[in-house]
Amino acid sequence: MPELPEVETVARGLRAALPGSHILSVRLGKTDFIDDPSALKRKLPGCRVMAVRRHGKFLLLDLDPSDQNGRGFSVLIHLGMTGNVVVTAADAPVAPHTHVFLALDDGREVRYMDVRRFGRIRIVPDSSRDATLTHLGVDPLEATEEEFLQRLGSRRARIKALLLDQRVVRGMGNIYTDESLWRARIHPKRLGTSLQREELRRLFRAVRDVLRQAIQLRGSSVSDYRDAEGRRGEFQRLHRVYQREGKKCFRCGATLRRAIVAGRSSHYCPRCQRPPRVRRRFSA
DNA sequence: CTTACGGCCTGGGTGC
DNA sequence: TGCACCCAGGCCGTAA
Repeated sequence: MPELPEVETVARGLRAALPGSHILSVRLGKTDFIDDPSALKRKLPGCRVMAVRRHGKFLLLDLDPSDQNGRGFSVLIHLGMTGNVVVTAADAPVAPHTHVFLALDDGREVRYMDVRRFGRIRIVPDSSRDATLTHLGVDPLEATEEEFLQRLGSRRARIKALLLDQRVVRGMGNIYTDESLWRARIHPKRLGTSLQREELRRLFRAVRDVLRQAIQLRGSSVSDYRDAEGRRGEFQRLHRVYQREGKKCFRCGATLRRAIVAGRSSHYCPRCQRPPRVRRRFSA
């Protein structure tokens, strides 16, 4: 499940491998996750990769056409749950579930694989004006503390839902929200507006520490995630709550629990992360 | 407007 | 050996 650290790891791998290369041709397998498959085949050949960027959990390949009159554009990629992008020799064995092949002019190939095809690929003419991207919230590693406090502390939704909402903060998924909330000692069901300033500051620090450390370790390899060089991430070794239901809290020794919050499996320590008072429902 | 929730997409892993 | 079921992220429709 690629979240910000995994996508950043992929982006760094591609950034070291792709800029300057030309795309010769496009070959496609299953295409139901591609917005306009024929546009990919039509527009990519001849293009040069200018840059690779990450926006939240999105990857962007900025391309320039060889045609002098053509305008640059970007390929927007979301890895979904099981997507990955690698660069290999064109004659390397093809992994199962590989659905996009971009042949480069130097004998290499960019490949997109995605077991469940929850990922998405789309061409965007102008990434700075694309609604998908402009509607995203702040990058937690770029936001100031004040921005972060303002965005999360002013909303009445559960803090878990707010952290997962890409329009509030971009890049967090289930693993890193649970890990951050544990480190900040905040229960996932707490409402944004109920958080004290000090708690929000702890959360800001926890989010940044967790994400930075995870990027350093090239993400978490929970199932089969690999970086561009095929290496596993190592951050799963530092998970404190994620998928540790029934085990002991590293901080206080209590038994960790799992509950559905914001429709997602949420892992937390019932002692370190105090639940909010039961919410009352009024009917009259 | 804001929040909550169920359903949909897909298929590997799990448990019976 | 088979198979029903669970679950994941994003998105959408609906309801309060």
